[in-house]
Amino acid sequence: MRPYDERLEHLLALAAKVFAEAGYHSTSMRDLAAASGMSLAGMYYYVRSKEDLLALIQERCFTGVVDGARKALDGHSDPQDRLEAFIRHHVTFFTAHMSEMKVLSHESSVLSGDLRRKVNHIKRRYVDLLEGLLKDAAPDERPVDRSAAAYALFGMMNWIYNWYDPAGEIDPERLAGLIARIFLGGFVEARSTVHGG
Amino acid sequence: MRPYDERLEHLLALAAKVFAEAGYHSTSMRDLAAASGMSLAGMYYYVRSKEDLLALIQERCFTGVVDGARKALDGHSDPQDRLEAFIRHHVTFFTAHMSEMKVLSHESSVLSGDLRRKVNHIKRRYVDLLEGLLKDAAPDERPVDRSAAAYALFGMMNWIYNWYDPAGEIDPERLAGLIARIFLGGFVEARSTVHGG
DNA sequence: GTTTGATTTTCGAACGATCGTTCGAACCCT
DNA sequence: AGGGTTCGAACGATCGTTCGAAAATCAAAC
Repeated sequence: MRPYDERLEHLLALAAKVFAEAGYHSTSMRDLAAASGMSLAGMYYYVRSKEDLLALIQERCFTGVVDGARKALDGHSDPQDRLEAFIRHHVTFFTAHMSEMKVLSHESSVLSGDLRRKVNHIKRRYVDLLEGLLKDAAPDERPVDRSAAAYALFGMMNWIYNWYDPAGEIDPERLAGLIARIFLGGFVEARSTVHGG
Repeated sequence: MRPYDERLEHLLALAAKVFAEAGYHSTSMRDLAAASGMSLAGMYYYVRSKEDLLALIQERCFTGVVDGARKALDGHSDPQDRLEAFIRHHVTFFTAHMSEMKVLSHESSVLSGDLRRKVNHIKRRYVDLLEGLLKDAAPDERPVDRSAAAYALFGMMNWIYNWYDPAGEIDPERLAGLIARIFLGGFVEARSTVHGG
């Protein structure tokens, strides 16, 4: 069953690219057929529906983010180091999987029913992961501020698809470092270490 | 011509609300007709097309943001104060006009041709305004970092529509203060004033 | 190595639904 | 009467999806 999996993978990757460029709703199944070389009806052998196609992209990508983040935290015990590792991983993953992450970020309200519930469950786990890191790195902050700060950080990182050009002047590692510096310097270090250290 | 303007205003406000809730592409002109009480054909007396309707919403909202930002900067001369005033204005304006700002942020790639060009021109002016503020507030930063930091800040602020609940625990002013603190503390103060001041 | 038959994979053609938009007649107000 | 305003009805286009048949693939039998 190897050819089947390869073709599905190819279809998902290509659909993510087209969705990222044109938007989910503006992309027709006929567009995807033309871009992938398959026929219109042929795609329905691999995918139950257009919505299912979007869900598969989001689910696989989001799972990859969560797993990657968990691995990135390994080996770091200092709360601030762990938070920085989380940020660096998210940003570099984002820039390395721009199409999928744009589809995940920008088309998050499209799914409905069980497909939506499935993706939202992964999202909750990911948000909880960050909030846990923040609780350790900024224990003196009010919970409501920590929660808002978490979303502010996600905003900085997920907005990337609106402006970042991988072929531009700033490379992913530098961007990740900049965002980490802004957030750590502005939210964490400012309160916990007044005198430096 | 008073009733005409009032009805157009009402249509735009309502369309912004429906677009914000359901998305531009998922909203049909029939949906807007049903929600506004007008007939399907009747709306075309006020608006040339669905795309024109979206452009009107974005244009008016964006113009309001730019004008408001200019006014908010008045009276502040210190670069850091000016940057903070810009942030506070953007965030409070965003939370006060959530529907329009969500439509502006989330449906920014929908327009094409002249309508797109028109909105993009306002956007450029607004981005330039922030980059100017950053140049004064963080003159020692490399331009590429300043530019990326500007987009990171816009990310923090424009992501709001994805999570902020106006009826929730954190009020707009506190959120604005938090974001200002994160950005100023992380990007500006960390380099320019080592010893505080 | 060729034939056979079952299974997997592809696709042309069409379905019903919904979309944005238009048009001409009706309506309302002065 | 006459211009500003509304709307029912319909247009052509495009959408996601389905269906049954053709094509390709593969394993076993000869």
